[in-house]
Amino acid sequence: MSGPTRLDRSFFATQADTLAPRLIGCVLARREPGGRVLRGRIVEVEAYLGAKDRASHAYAGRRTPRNEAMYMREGTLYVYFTYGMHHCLNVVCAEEGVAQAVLVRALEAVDGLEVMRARRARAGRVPADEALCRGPGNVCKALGVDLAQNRADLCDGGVVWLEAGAGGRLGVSARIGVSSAGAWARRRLRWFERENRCVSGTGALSGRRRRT
DNA sequence: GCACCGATCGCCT
DNA sequence: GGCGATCGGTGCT
Repeated sequence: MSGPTRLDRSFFATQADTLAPRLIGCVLARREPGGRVLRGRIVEVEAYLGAKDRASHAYAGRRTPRNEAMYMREGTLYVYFTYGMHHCLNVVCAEEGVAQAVLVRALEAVDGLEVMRARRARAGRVPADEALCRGPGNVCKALGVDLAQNRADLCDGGVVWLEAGAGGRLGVSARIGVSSAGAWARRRLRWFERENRCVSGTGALSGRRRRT
């Protein structure tokens, strides 16, 4: 049988709020320096709509070395460092010159759990499997993704890529941690797989709490 | 130059 | 449920 289908450039050539729900159920793969491949099913994402989106790093056309990846062609990886200690991983979409991206907030670990457990262990305590990649900072930590992978190509590169997959029932909500973004803070630009225990804390709650 | 604050996390109460 | 840790990016003085 054939291997997993790698998502190609055309998959990413669309608006962030269209791409985001389509990414639920797809698999994020990361090849380690040693050759081993780690995999996780995407279960939670957020769309960032660029220049018009007050919560986006590219709001009002901001363009700096830090967010340059957002302006690169669709299918580029955008990794940034925040809160002095966390990395966050985004999939750039739309088209070159248009700064839109989807933040990957949580994964359901599929391959390489031992490596993820080792990376996430703290003071001898290892998180439960469903918490290995729960939260954007933890996704990067578990996969060993940092600024070295910023601007990598997901379509042609061999380090990080995406594979096709199907998601379960979707939940939608406002994005997390963007309360100061005015009206944009209230827009429902976060998608997650309902009743999946790997969805991040706040998300799992609002997801379970939200009816229908 | 410098002050402010963030697309967070985990521990503490 | 609340808050401290911790530091680079950004924008203003």
